[in-house]
Amino acid sequence: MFRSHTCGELRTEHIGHEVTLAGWVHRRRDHGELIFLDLRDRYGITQVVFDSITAMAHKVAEESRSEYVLQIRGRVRARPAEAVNPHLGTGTIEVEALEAQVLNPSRTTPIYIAQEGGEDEMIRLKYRYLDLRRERMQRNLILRHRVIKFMRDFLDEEGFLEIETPILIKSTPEGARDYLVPSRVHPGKFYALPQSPQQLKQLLMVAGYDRYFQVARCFRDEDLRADRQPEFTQLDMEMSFVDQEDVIQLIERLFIELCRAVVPHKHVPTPFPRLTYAEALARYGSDKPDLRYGLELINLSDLLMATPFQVFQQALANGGEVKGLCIPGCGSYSRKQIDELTEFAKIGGARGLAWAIVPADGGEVRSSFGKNLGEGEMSAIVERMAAQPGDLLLIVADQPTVVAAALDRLRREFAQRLKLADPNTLNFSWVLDFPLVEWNEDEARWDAVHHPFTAPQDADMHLMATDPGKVRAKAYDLVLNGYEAGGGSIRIHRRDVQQQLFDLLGITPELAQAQFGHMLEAFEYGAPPHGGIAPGIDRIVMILADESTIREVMAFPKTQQAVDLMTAAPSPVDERQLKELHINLR
RNA sequence: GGACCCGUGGUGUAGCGGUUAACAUGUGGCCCUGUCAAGGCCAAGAGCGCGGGUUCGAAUCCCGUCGGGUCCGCCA
Repeated sequence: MFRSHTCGELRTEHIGHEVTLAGWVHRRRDHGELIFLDLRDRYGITQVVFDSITAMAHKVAEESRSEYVLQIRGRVRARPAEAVNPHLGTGTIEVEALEAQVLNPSRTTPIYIAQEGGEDEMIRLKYRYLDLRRERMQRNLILRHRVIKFMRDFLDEEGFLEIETPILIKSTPEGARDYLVPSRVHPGKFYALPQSPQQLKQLLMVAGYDRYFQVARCFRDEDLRADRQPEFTQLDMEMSFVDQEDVIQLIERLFIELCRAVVPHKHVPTPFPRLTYAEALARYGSDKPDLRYGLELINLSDLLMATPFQVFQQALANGGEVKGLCIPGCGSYSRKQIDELTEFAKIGGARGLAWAIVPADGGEVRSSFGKNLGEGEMSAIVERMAAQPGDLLLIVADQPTVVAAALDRLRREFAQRLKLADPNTLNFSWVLDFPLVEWNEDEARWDAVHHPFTAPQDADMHLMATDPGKVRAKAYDLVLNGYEAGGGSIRIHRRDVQQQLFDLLGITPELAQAQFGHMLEAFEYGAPPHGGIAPGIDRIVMILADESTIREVMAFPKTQQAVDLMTAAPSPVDERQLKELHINLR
């Protein structure tokens, strides 16, 4: 044994004990004849004192530098009252070194472990094994472990079985771009890495494993974002003989209890608020609204049906809408600031931004468009938006999707600027009644919004043939503080309904057979009604950890170009490897 | 594919047409028995991501390129 205790373990009760510690030199305070070393491991920090009387040990301390790995035998003693360190768990004691040896020296590290952050993320990722020594990353990875452990224990208690599914699976052109793995044995053929174990978990339902889950690694070859990595982890789940409400109830209990266990200082409003997809878009411009604050979109369309203002009039005439946000207390914004907001809205697709200011001193409303309005329209707008003196009104007129995108951006921007979102609230919510399909302009066809196995709502079945865009799906998203934290659905278990949907999606029987033949066949052998959900573990842990990127809760993440800076993956391979795989590079 | 931001000793920053390229921290040496971001003294360490251009003169301006980030597209 290299150690008798960890560096976070010793307390007053250990005083007088002889102990052996091993760890890294966190900091060194060299007073000449007396040297203090903070020895660190992942459990904590213990102060070790080297007196020159114990000459051999003292010499080791003298030669040691940051991040040297040391083993120290010593005696635990109380610190003098004035030398107690309240910031350390071990702060009431110290270890008087009797014997010490360097297990391994360290070069000067490119990042300083004892001091948090500040440096370019590039350097942290290149030397991730050093970055991971730091408290922040340890805290995040420990939290992640606790979250996953809680999920496993909870679902085990609920009768779920964790079943592994293959990583090498069949590629299907639906959805995200697949990562492909060439087959050596079958020239010209490829496996795909799973975007999620979707089909496999449904087949497990057919197989009678009526409560399945998996902490599943998923792969999507799409461009990265702060909350998107090419490989990520989902709590993949599926249940038989359930409806939407059963899934929702179970997940709600899971997250309420999880948060109580791992982040007890956070406030979780319950029950989780529920919004329909249509309502979420109408009120917040997003299907994943942050409900920690209001700042809702206000519809002005009906007030302006007869407006002489061309921009509004045309938008309404073309089936669009006019909506706005009332930003409290921002009436003092300058033209330059408003111009910047306009540019910001344009990123969201808006062609422009109409603004109005209700002066704080109660004077006339100033605006970019007031002179174009008809009689009484401005006062109607101010009244509808409940604008108070000192408020800024921002208005977008366009097609509903554009209005929603632009105002959603502005809503989130102002929530940040005005600090409207309480960082210690976890606002889980459900967004329900997603459309089953949406019209794809480019390809001129209907696409599945969720995936092609999602069941339509019974009440909307009659619209399948006549007005498919209006059919709602038995699909639901779990939203947390403005992030999509998970999505799921009740699946189609009847062959005839599946056929109807394939017809709608333009998937011919031949194509269906080639791509999903195994699924269709399986469903002919007694598929139970089933459904599930897949919460995104990285995103949820990110939010629980108060981080703003999922890289901070992953041990070895990739850059925006999907590169691992530490190992330099991806990398070229030997000609011989390519040859074995029957691959010629173009 | 596109927009924007960033790139200066090991690390973090300053410098924004003429500086011996500044500061902090870390690093090396010396001194120091109660520190915990220990302290004091001394020293070394970058030619400014890379390549071109403009200029008498470029870290500073321009063009390109590489790398990192945020976002749009994309993500059933």
